[in-house]
Amino acid sequence: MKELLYLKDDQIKEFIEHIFYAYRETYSDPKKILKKHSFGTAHHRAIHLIERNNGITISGLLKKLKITKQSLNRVIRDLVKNKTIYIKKGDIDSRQKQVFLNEKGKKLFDEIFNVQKKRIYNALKNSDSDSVIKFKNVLHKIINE
Amino acid sequence: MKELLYLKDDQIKEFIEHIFYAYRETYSDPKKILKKHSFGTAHHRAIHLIERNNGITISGLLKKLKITKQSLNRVIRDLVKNKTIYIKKGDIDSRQKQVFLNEKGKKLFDEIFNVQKKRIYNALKNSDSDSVIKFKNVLHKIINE
DNA sequence: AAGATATGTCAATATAACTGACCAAAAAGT
DNA sequence: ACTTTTTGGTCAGTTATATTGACATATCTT
Repeated sequence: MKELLYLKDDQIKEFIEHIFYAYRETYSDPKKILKKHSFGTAHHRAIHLIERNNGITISGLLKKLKITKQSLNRVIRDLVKNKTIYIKKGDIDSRQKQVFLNEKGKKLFDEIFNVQKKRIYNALKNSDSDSVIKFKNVLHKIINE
Repeated sequence: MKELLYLKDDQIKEFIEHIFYAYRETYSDPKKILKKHSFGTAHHRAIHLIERNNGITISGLLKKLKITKQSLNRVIRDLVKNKTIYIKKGDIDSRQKQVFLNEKGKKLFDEIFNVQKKRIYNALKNSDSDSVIKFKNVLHKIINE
């Protein structure tokens, strides 16, 4: 592996460490809010994806979350019981289930998002648009191998 | 909260989602290697920090990992038993323990790191140094609230 | 009608964390 | 010297999130 001058092992190690910190901090901010509803980070991730992909199917969630259907099912059951989300039979394929936030879920999402938003916003508010774009691009490349 | 033109809610939601994916992918790469030694991600994080901070104390690890001493202790015990790390009484304060990788641990770290490095390297190899610096800075700001 | 797909469910297990209580050794403060 | 604080370890029980494996049902595709 060829070494770029500006990309030493130490730098890469730091990135690996800081990606962990960024994830941990970003997702621990809303834990108090979630606890009020007896939800955890697993529920949070599902709520986030459902908000971002209204009407997403179970298999759609499974692909994004990369967990087993048994794990997802626990979360979905909790969220339905709590009336945070509701489920509709698929329009085209009635085997499928489409998942939506209802009013309670939308409110909870907003509450969660506002706490997380603060961290991201404060990090980026003094950055120029170029930094934001470049951060976004690098993050995207890390995800897509 | 004032909206910057280039920082809409959708963009922030995407960052929150992608930070999760970046963490998940970066830390799932070495899971097969870890499993060969019956270690998990908790052990990995400890090994990573010990490599980056040779001779770090238990309380030093606790601060960085933000877990309880009971949780850390399980990990440390496993790693010592496996001869991946060793522990020395603190030079100045003999209540403290200083943690080091031994040869086996160094080899394991290298093996883990090489897998993780590929992902980060591939993400950054076609980026200019400015992108790398800006990515680093934004990541840093996210961590420091 | 047969096979594939989408989803659900039962049961057992693993991993990584938690709370709370208590203990000992060593250092620091008086 | 005595007391308090700090550092670390440990016992016990619990919770959250995930896993594997097996099996069931409804619906779509061929």
